Amino acid sequence: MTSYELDSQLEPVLRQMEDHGIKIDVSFLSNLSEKIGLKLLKIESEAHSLIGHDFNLNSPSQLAKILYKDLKIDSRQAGIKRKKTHLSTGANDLEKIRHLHPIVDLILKYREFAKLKNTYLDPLPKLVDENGRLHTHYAIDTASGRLSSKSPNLQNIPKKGETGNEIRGAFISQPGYKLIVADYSQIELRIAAHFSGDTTMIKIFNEGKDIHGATAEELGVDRRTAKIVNFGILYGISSYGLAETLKITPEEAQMLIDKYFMTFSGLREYISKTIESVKEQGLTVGLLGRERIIPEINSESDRLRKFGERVAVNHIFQSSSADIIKLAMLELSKKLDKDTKMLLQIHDELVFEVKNTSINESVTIIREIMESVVKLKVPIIVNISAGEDWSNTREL
DNA sequence: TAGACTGGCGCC
DNA sequence: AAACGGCGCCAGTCTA
Repeated sequence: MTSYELDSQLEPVLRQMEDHGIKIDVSFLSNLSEKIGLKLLKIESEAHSLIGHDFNLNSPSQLAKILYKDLKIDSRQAGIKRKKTHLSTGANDLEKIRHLHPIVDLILKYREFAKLKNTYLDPLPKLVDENGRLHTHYAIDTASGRLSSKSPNLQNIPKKGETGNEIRGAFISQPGYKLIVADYSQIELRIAAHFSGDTTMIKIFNEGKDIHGATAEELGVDRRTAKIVNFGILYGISSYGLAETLKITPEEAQMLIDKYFMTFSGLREYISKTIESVKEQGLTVGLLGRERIIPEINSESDRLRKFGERVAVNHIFQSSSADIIKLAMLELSKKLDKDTKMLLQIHDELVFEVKNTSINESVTIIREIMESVVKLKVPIIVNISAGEDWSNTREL
């Protein structure tokens, strides 16, 4: 099946998911919004008195002036990024100067809660239907072949942090049903192992090991660092990007990358061959032949050309992953019974609402189809859990 | 007052 | 000038 045929056949499945919608606990979100609102007012007045005058905490330009002019924080020494109109006040940069003035932590706290209130707590309750259910709209026109979700976007519901977790917990099943969450384990790295044929990577997956832990051992770093490096590989790694994320120097980042590719030399070979072929063909293709045209790949500009190279690498993994889960969704739509509704897709995860009496049969079908819809050189593993809300599910 | 742009950030 | 891939949505700011 081509990616075009796949997308066409998936359309009616997506429309059904949109129509079902997912139930949310409206009064819980409204109550939480009030609490967070009070917290924001407190932080705001603290911030104003700390600086000595009122200002708009939501305005990056006002914050930049306060931090780097009024308070004279040395942006060069701290390694603060330049944006088009002023110096950066993004969270990653604020982390670098949080020890220099107490206002920085207040800004970070304010940002966290304001984001959750403005993007989720306040808008979502207004969007439910008469049954308390929320309906997204899936689009299928992304560069990578992934789905996107909008109005509201249900692919970026919070997960991290106490409040974030509470918001996710407001997504619930109707009485007599449970939510089933099925997510692919490290699918893009498995695809990388498959396409590259890298023997070390294949061995790690075939032995059922934790890929980030195994990478950590190979590199002699902690698991968190290894995980960031692994994601960097999928994104088309650069020493600058990795350095920025890990808060190390580009030189140190480059050493990590070199060490990584010493260990996974098959992957290094695969990536460089891919880039060579993209330079000739002007495009890359994923598992089902989904194309991405990459005009930047032969650009005179170093920056653009490097960008093209990263996109070329990333597209193979991202589009293949997108096609695998789409194939599974199509197959599942044919095999699941009326007591099991597919509600959400979040790139490598599916959320179902299943009648309590049907859970065992459905979980068996879901696992079987998701894990076997394509055959790779490494096993495809799906983790499945169930619960009455999206935050507190138990592994099955 | 509406739309475009910018910085920022939620998710994978 | 950025600064590691893919999205969508928010508030502030600028402009017509």
